[in-house]
Amino acid sequence: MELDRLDRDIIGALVEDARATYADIGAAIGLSASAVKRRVDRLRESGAITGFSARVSPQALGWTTEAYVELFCAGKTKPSDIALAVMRFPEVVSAATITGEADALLHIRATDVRHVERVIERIAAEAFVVRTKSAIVLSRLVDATPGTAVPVERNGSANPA
Amino acid sequence: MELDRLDRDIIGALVEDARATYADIGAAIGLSASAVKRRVDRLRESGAITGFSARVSPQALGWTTEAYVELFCAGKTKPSDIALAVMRFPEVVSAATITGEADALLHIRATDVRHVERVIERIAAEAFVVRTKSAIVLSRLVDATPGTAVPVERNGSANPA
DNA sequence: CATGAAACAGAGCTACG
DNA sequence: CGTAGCTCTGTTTCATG
Repeated sequence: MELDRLDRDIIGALVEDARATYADIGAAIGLSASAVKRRVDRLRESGAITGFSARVSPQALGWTTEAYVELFCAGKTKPSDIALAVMRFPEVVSAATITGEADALLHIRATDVRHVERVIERIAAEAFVVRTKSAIVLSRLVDATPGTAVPVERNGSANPA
Repeated sequence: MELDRLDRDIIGALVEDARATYADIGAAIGLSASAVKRRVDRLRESGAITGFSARVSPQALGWTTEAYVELFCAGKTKPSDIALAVMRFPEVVSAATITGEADALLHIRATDVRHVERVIERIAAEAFVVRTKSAIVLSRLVDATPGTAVPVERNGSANPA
């Protein structure tokens, strides 16, 4: 799909404020409200915009600690096996298979260090996991994420407060 | 600040769809539209909700490749030095200082592997960087991020298409 | 083919009870 | 917190370059 400058400007405006009115966005980029709506509808159908979301503060919700965990897995573990296993933990906010020594890298959000430890313990207990190597986040320097990831009760098990 | 179940349900609804109407959210959790608006206003003032943002597909915008880069820095490099340096790269979507051998971990989004390489080269050229260790993402397994991070033209230098 | 203007319906917002 | 009222926005239709 083809995106021109106006489409990019509209996306930029909506990333900044998803509740901005079509009229305001139009005024900012030089387009009428209906034209903006048409383009937004098109951007949604094409998959460029997948939805709209609230930006929440993990700290305010009690998720004050984060960690990155490298996973070293058994011989021929399938990525889908890893996915299925880590998906069950709401604390796993992001996971990906990577190049290098480790097989996968997980990003974990938890209420405190004890909580991180418990989650890692349970993940390490998975059959295919040979060993883990974790790094606790000391301070966040950059977070370009529009809506910072926060654990969600996918199986009704996560709630700090 | 104190958050009850209704507040959490409202946040959950807004993370799923930031453009949901107050009436719809109210109907889902058993509250009137005005009551929902009052709570949302309160959640914004308290800082639990920091804003609303469009969820965009990095792929659709041309950001098809991602990598994690560990930074090993000189003796007494300050976290703020690292922050200032990596902030200048729109491709650095997230950065944090961490425990362990490495000093910091960066999450990079780029258009292709060549692009990743160029960014790492430029970061490695920073005075305080001793060496880097990077891992290209092979496949993303989990992404709980409501609005997936996408490089933004913070200094007018980033645009894949 | 996309845009802008107009018209209707529906949501946001602000009292007040 | 819910209800009622006014205002503004979302949405569709239509005509135009």
